[in-house]
Amino acid sequence: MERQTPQRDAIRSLFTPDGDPLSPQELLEQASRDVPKLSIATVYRTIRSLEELGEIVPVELPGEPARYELAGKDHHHHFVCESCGRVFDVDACPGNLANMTPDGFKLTRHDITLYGLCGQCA
Amino acid sequence: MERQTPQRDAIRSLFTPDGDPLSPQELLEQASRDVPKLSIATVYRTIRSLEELGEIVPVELPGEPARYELAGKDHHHHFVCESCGRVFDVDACPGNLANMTPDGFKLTRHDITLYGLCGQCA
DNA sequence: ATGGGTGCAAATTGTTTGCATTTTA
DNA sequence: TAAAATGCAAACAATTTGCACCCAT
Repeated sequence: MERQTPQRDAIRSLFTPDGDPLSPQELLEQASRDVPKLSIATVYRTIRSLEELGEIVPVELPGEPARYELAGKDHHHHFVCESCGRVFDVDACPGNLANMTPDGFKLTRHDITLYGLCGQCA
Repeated sequence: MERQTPQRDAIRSLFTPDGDPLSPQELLEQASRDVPKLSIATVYRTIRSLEELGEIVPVELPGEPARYELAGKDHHHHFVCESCGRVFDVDACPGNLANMTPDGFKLTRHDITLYGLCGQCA
C-alpha cells in the first residue's frame, strides 16, 4: 500500500474538486511551501501513483506538458487563456460527435480545447 | 531568402494537400530515402522555416509531439487511431462553440481531437 | 567569395530511473 | 527492522543551438 508521508500529503492536498489542472512544476512549487526540499522526482512518482490509484487524471493539452486534476469529475473540457496561460474547466460539451467521424471509423472519445481570453484578461 | 537544397526539397515535398500530419521523426525517415545523411537538426530547422513562411502549420495533439501539415486547408480537426497511431484529417466541425464558453471569457479558436479506431483497425 | 545551409555534438527542457539513504508502519 | 518513499544525479526523449565546414548564388 501507499504510505502516508509529508511529501505525498502536500502534493495530494493540492488537488481540489474545483481546482484547475496543475502541471508537475506547479505542484512542485506549491507543495514545496510545506516540504521545502521536495524533489521533482517525488512529484512525478506521486503523480503516477495517484493516477494509478484513480485519484487523479491527466489533462493533456495540445503543445504543452500534461497537467493533472482530481478524477471523478463529470465529462468536461478545458479553456486555455492565451494571455495568462491559466487553464479552466468547462462543463459544457457539444455532445455526440459521431457525425464528425469518418465512415468506417469507430469513435471512442474526444478532447476539446478552447482558446481565448479568460474573465480577467478579457 | 531561402535557398533551394536537396534536403529542403526532400522535406518540402513530403507535404501534400491530402497527406496526413507528419512528425519530425517521420519527416526524417521519409526524406532520408532521398538524402541519406539528412540530420534531425535540418529537419527541425526546415520545419521552422516553412512554418514561418506560412507553407505548413503545426498540428498539436494532446500528449504527443507536434506534427505538421500543409497550410491553407479549410478549418478541420483530427482523428487519432488508438490502435495504429495514425492521424487523419476530419473535415467536419460542430461549429459554434461559443455556448460552451464561460461567461465573460472570449473565445478565439478551438481544437477538437477524436480518438477511436480507423477504418483499417476497426 | 560570401552568406546561408548542413551535420555533428553539446545544451535544454520535461520526465524517468538507479541507488544509497531515510522514514513510515 | 523491513518495505516503501525520498533526494540526488545520471539517463532519456524531443527539440534547439554553437560551430566548423560546405555549397548555392
